[in-house]
Amino acid sequence: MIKSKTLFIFVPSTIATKEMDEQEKAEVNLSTEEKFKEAARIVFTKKGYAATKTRNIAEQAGLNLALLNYYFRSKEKLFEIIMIEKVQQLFAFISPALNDTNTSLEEKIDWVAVNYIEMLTKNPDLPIFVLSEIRTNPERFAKIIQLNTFVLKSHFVKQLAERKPGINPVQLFLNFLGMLIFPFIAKPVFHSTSAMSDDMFNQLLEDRKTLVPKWMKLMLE
Amino acid sequence: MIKSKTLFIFVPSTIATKEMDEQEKAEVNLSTEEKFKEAARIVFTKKGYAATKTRNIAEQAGLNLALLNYYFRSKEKLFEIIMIEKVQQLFAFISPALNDTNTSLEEKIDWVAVNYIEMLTKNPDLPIFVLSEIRTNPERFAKIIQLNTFVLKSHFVKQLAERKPGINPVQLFLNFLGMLIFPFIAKPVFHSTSAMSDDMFNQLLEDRKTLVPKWMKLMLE
DNA sequence: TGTTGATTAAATCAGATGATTAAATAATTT
DNA sequence: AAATTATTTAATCATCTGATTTAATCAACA
Repeated sequence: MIKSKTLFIFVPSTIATKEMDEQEKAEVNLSTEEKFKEAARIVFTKKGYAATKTRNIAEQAGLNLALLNYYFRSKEKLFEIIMIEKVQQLFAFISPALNDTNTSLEEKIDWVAVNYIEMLTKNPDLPIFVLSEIRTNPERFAKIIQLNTFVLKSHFVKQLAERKPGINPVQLFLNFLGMLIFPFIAKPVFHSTSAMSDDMFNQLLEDRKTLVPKWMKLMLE
Repeated sequence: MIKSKTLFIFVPSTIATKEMDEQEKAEVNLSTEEKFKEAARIVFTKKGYAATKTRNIAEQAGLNLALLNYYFRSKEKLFEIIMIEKVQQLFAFISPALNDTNTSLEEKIDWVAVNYIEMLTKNPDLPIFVLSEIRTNPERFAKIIQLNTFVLKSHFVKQLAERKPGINPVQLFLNFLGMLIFPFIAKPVFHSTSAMSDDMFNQLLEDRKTLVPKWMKLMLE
């Protein structure tokens, strides 16, 4: 009954699924590993690493706690899998666009504003989750985030430097990211006070898709 | 030996301190309660509520765990004391300036930019700590943050609405706060990759004291 | 059909953690 | 001096939590 520990790592990721009613929920079709990961995404993102209990994840997955360790060996390992995904999602998402040498500064700004806001609208907890986990445990992420050097040296930043030689391009880059990301970080504040409804907030974001590019272009004049 | 539980609440906050060498560290002069609170500020802010152990706080305070519960009854209660302080610090700090009916929009912007950046430079973990604790546990803070309604209905926001009638003033308010706060939230990302030195970051912030007002005024034209 | 792997349920473990208590001592107050 | 309060040390509790194990069941499948 006892298996070599390394075996855990090679548990197959997919299970042959029988034909099923289209009616049945998509989740049912997920492999067990994927069910755990999906549950982990939800719980980790909502509560953060320290406040998340492995039992929470098992419940959320509708599966058994023993099986979680059978697949992932530890809470820590499962977390790292999710965290790498999330860091990628937050930073790598815009990286190709920012490094496209065939688009102008303005085109990059337009595209990123619209698409980043849309992505974040679907994943509103993503920024604060990633950023607060990095703060809590900066050492762990030194490895994961070489991306940033990449983003900071992107074609986009070079274009900013050319356009406004008198100003540190990182300043403008921070403004751009900040105007896109900050609303999602501040959201819980307004929301917890019911000072702003969901509808109002979504309208705000929708407007931002065109407003942020306008403001950025003002700063480039 | 057993005391009524309510007694804990009324433990005196100050202890008569004898004359001491000026040489002696300031901390030595602090009352025990204040030592615990100072330790709690440090540890909670750095690691967040869930990852903080009461033993960490006692160590940091150089005092013993039993005494922590003697003074504060529970981790939860101590946390709430610190959290209220921090929320105040983050939001109430700028509230008087934003509600001053004798200053122009531009004057408010200039003052807040400089002073908020200076305050945050001294408390760089403050924004992400407060915002991520609110996200983790929004219910708890519904009571604490009536401030926001206050800030959202500030004189500053009214002035924004007058100046740019075509645009939701919350948009501009978000930009303002975002440009001031976001660098502190993004800091760990750049920093953990050593993509940016402390000196570079501080210079960036120093420049921002004058740059942010310039950008804000562009958006108001 | 029998074998194998996937999954569950349940119990258990060890260590962490928030909290409490008791007894002794130091410091302050009255 | 006596009484009260503050603080320490140390032990102890109950619970939580990540992890492991065992035995039984279920599904696939050859």
